[in-house]
Amino acid sequence: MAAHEEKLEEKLDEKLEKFREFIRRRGLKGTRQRDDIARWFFNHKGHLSADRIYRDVKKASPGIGFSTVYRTMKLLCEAGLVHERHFGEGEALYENVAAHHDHCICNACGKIIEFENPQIEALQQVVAKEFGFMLKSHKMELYGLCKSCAS
Amino acid sequence: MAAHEEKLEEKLDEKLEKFREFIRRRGLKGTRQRDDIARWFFNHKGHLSADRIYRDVKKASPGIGFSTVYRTMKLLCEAGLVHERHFGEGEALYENVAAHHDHCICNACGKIIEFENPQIEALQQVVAKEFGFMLKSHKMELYGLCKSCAS
DNA sequence: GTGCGTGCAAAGTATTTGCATGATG
DNA sequence: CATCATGCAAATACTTTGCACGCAC
Repeated sequence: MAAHEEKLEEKLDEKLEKFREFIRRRGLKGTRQRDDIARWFFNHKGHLSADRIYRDVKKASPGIGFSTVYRTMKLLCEAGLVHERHFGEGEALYENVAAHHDHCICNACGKIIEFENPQIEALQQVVAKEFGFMLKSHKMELYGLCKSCAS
Repeated sequence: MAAHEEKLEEKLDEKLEKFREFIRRRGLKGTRQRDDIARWFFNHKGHLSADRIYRDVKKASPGIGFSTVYRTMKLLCEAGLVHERHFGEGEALYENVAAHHDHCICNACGKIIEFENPQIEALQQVVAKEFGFMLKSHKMELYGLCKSCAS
């Protein structure tokens, strides 16, 4: 097994354990479905819709229901392991929490580029301070055409 | 009539005229409903939901239907006179296009503060350039607690 | 065993669309 | 008078909820 795969594997188990701990702490119950959804999700990068998660997890775990996907994703968000995103007006997309970042979204092909910019983050704090606003989180999305679509 | 009211009135007529011109140019038809919705909307500041618009316009113009509100708001957006916003996950909010600005949204009371920051805008261009991304528009929302809710 | 979790179907939101009728250019 | 617009109801897309049954603790 290559080094980076080993690392991914570790990360997966670590996250899964965090989720299980969260469940325990809340006095909830561990179930096969919760594990299946969480494990599948932790293994996938990117911005994934409830429908995509449902269809994929269903392959390995046929009896699964849509509601369980939504309910589990909500738990994962509350556990701080997943972010729910709402780009544009469509459905919610879920994303593994990693380092904080913002998004560039291509209007033509839908491609999503992640970035972070500490200078912008610092300026956001400045803006918030101006209004006596206690900043908790933010959303920044740049819309336009990606390299391939622009040319 | 005070000077600022006169100015608002002018602005209203100017916008209404722009909308009518847009309608004409598209080969569409001017109707009482389109005028009623547009006039009501141009007279209101802030971030307004389709439902709010519907209920308020209905008072003056009883027969109006929900679909007409949605259809007209879409036209106003296409005419470049109105912006459709999607904060969080709820319904769309419509806003008169004025100078460009971004938003601070209070998680507790829902208050929306508008701001603009040229330095951030400049940095967004820098970020976009890094990815060969042709920036068309952006969305920046700061979430947290407003002055009153934080104290 | 008790209570939480599940899948299903039904309900709930927010928005869009088909259609017969009515108004506009 | 041909078209486009309207209002209504039904359809849609996404998400949540009620309920009877089953499984985890």
